[in-house]
Amino acid sequence: MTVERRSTPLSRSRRPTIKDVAEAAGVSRSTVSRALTGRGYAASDVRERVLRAAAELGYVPDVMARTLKQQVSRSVGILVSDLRNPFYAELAAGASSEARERGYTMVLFDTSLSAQAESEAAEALVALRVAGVIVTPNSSAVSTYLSSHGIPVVEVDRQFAAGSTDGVVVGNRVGARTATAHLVGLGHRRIALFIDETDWTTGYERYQGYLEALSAGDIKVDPELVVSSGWDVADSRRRALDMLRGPDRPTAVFAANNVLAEGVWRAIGELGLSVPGDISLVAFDDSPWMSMVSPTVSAVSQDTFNLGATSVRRLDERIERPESDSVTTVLNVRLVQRESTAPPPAL
Amino acid sequence: MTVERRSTPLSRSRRPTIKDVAEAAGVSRSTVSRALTGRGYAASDVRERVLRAAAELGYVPDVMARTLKQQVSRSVGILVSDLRNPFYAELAAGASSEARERGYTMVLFDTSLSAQAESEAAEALVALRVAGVIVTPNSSAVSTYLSSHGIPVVEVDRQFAAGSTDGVVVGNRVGARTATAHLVGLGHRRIALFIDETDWTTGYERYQGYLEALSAGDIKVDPELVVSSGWDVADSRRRALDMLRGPDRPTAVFAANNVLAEGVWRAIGELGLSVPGDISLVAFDDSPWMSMVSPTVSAVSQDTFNLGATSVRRLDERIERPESDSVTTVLNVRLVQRESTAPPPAL
DNA sequence: GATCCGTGTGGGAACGATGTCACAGCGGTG
DNA sequence: CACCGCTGTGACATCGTTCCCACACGGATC
Repeated sequence: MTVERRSTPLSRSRRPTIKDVAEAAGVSRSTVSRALTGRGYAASDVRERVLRAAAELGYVPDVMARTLKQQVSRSVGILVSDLRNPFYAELAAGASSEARERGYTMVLFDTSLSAQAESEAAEALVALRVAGVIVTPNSSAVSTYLSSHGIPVVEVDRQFAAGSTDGVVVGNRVGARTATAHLVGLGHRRIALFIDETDWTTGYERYQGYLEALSAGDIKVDPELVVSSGWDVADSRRRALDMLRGPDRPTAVFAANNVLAEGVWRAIGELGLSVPGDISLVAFDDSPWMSMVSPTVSAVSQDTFNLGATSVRRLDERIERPESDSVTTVLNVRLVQRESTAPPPAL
Repeated sequence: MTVERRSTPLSRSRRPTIKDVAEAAGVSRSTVSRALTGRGYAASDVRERVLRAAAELGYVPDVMARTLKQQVSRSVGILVSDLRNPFYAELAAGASSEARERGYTMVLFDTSLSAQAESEAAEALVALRVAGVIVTPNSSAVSTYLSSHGIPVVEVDRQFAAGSTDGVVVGNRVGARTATAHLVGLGHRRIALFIDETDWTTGYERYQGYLEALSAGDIKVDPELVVSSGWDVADSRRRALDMLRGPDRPTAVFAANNVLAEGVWRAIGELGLSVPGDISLVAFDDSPWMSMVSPTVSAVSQDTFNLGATSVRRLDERIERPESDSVTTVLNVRLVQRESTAPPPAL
């Protein structure tokens, strides 16, 4: 299981500091600082001498010391709920890409849906003196705490502190309404909703969109068909098995995120139901597997990568102009129609 | 697209420092430091007074200043190739979990397979004075550079600097051999290999495993059947379409990672081939979709989360004992047999 | 009563970088 | 020649924390 190899001692005595560069170039520390940062005077021959000395020594300025002196850092924090969920992974990827472009380093925390992990992470970010934080929040606690320490926050995907902090979200209500209306338009009247929660903005809005579409189709809401499922695939699968085994099962399901959709999909497969013959399925949040299975699954697609990138852009603007009015950016979504929806089976 | 909301000024004058706490508690800075860190003497009543003052002020120690003074940080860096790939996302999730447990914060870079991004990230990590770095390397450059700056490195998933740095990998050769042997055992003789590269340890080992299994089955290697595909799904799909459209197509495909498997799967679907009737498929690296599609896809499963967690553990040990011999840890893999493999079609 | 120990506290020097300030040349101008 | 502005440089304080050192106190030992 474990293979021994030879070791390297690599006992580098000490990392070179600005003082070492100064001595090597025969100038003072101040001059080195000016030559390297480009702020202030430095004769061109001196500058060159300094640059050469720095390169030879492999000098890399100490961010800790610089930040301590300047009292501003070029790091941002990002708190996501669950990196194993492709949604958050792609969000983080988008944030990372934009952060790199803007010269920020990114400190990442996977809070694993634990409130304790979340507040520990928040405190660590304060300690790190980050310039700002992106968060997919589980409560308003993090935003409030960070704001009280003067750290700009952008809430992404869902919002708890709308009004006092910036937010970047998608058109949840419109997306959910469109998806549900699509099912209504096909003739479905018993449309189940699988949703994780309805208290946060995301779940609430998607729930509202669902209700609006039903109401527009003159369909009375059946509370039995609204399933407030848990967080993971297993839970969602179990709930779906229960519901779909019943005698008067729905003719269509709208799953409010990719995890719930996966649970429902697995349950449908286990029960041997045919899609869309027996049951139609639409998901919120397109995932790669939805275009790989057969039949392919219709979904409300959100540009998750862009969601992450946009939130970093927003954060950067906020850092530049701390006093400006807070803004909530809403990214549009679109329904990708695939093969999983059809009119309900004839009675 | 953008909604204006009211703003909050939140003009906090200044972050409280240890000096503020000291004044509030009526003691010296030294005493506050001792009381809060627990290093050195502090009378219990004084300690309590200090803790209360710190809590009241919302004091959070400045990691920058602490690190500058102590010359060791509690941050580790992680460099991954592509966060959008579930493999790297899960790897990062495992690393994050273990890092949190051990009291490290994690600075993440998505290098997007760009050599330039990779070296920029490496320099940023040196500047940040991280305690160590986890990397899924693309060359030996990063490991060499970081090591030359005295920063411990753990190479994960693949290894370029075996012998001089620690590594955590999976049993690539055994896994590939097992998967291929499974196909051979079913009677296949024309078995294609889709692989991204064969120069790095990962690709090389998987290729060797494939060759070994063929050789054990007395099958001559047909170079036409070994496809060195690119990085993304689109490329792999194109190459698969080319190969599977041909007259003497293989009866089985071994795809050496999840991305390539996705491309092959999509191509098979587009060509209307039946799995495993016309063609069998095995993948290296199990992905969620492989158990959701129909038929489900057999795969060599690696515990990717654990791969990330293990690499952080290894890094922590290395940080604790910098001079010990370097170690390569090999995690075992297992073949998950599903529905995508069967004997070849009769002639 | 001098010395020593253990406990507890404060002063002050670092850590590495930045940036203000003073000042030294130098050529030009009144 | 005194003064000015400009270019270029170095000394030094500073950021917030830690930690070494000095020292003070009370009680025990010689």
